[in-house]
Amino acid sequence: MALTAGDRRGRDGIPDATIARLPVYHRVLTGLAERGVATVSSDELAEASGVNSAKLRKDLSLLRTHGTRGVGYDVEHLLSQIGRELGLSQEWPVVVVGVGNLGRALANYGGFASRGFRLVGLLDSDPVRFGELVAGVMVRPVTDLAALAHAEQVAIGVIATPAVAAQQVCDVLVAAGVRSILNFAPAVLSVPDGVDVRKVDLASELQILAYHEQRKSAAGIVRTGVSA
Amino acid sequence: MALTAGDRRGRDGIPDATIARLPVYHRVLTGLAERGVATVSSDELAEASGVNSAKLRKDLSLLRTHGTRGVGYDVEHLLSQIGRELGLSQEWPVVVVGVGNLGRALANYGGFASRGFRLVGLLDSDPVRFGELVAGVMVRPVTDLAALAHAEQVAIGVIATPAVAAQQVCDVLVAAGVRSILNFAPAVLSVPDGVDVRKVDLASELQILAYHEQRKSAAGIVRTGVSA
DNA sequence: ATCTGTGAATTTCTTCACAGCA
DNA sequence: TGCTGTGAAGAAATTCACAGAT
Repeated sequence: MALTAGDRRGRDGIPDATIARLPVYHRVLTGLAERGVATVSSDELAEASGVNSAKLRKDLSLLRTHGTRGVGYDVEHLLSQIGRELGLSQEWPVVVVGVGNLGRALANYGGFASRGFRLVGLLDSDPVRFGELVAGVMVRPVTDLAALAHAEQVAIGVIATPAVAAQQVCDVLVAAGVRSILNFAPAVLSVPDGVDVRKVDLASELQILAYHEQRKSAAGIVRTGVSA
Repeated sequence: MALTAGDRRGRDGIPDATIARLPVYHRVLTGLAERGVATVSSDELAEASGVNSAKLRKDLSLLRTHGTRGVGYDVEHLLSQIGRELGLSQEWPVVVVGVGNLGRALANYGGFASRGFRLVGLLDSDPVRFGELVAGVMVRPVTDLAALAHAEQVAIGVIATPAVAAQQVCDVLVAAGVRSILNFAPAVLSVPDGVDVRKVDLASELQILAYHEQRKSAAGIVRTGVSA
């Protein structure tokens, strides 16, 4: 889990665990396509994605994909199927709230503009930053958030503010109709039903690593690692 | 998950899913302690942590904690038990490789220094950055990485480089004895057994949100959201 | 009366293992 | 023969529901 758990009905049947892996497959396939690879077997793709090949095949079968027995999967075709499933065929307007180092890093993140996401707003509460251009987008006062979110039909809001501001920003986003939120602030957000929140939490990740590190040191034991 | 799956033996029995939630409990409890709250019930703590209370109780019982029936848990005691379990009682030397906006954001991240983690190195491949002070730490050439990791007994390496450099940096970290890696680069890392990798992947998170967003738009349906 | 601790039921996810198509 | 697709088995995680402590 980056780490979001919650209840999630069967939808049309694609499990969360599978959805969470699709972006990885998509990225690996993109790399293969760029290198001109035409077909790939489940073993190869699974290896490159760091998963078990039976799991990969099961994941793909849930997308009603079809490989060719004895051959493998068509890279381009698989790419477009996964892309469509993930909703990458349309463009999602995104706002980033909080233009500190993290907000800047996110705004400048290449994969952002590249695939399906368009940064339509950068907001901050510090007047010093108003008007500044970051990744070609002008920083606006966070008080413009509601209007902007409505005007641009923002689908996804990214919270990169300090923890204390996070819930408040979240509330404004939700009130403005944003139903998908990516939260980088170390705070638990509460939202109404129908709103999805995913969190990215540096401190948690470090602490989880520290736990395992401690176990490793504890008894000079050789153990099996986790690969991501 | 954030998102790391892999095989993980029972250790002394604490499941991964539980470990991944401990940092959240720890953070919430820290907030309660600061506000002078002495005891907390499983319902309250679960609510504030965004989890089901039975799950919380089960998680805590795995730590051999003990609450008082009819009352709840002692906040301070629970904090120290979770902290100890997570290995926060000792200090973990951390290096960050890649001093772009993301690396800076990580270096300046408050929770870094505050709880159990000490930034002992910032490395980059761009000579322009050498010598620069970030969060009080001088940026050094990435070629110093191996020596530094050895000298400082680095436990955790954070990769905040572009994707193309990630595997190479990872290899150096591993060769230098680092067995816990937090990877922010959009790349699948391969590591030997005994090395833990956790990944934080912005593009994946956005794509997962896009998937759900698409489902929501598809059929104007009211559904249950995910809370983090 | 309240709230913990936990067996048992349930659901979700993973892995195995192999039938069957190319 | 090589590799996919999947039923069935297995493992892990979640949730229920309630006995029992305070």
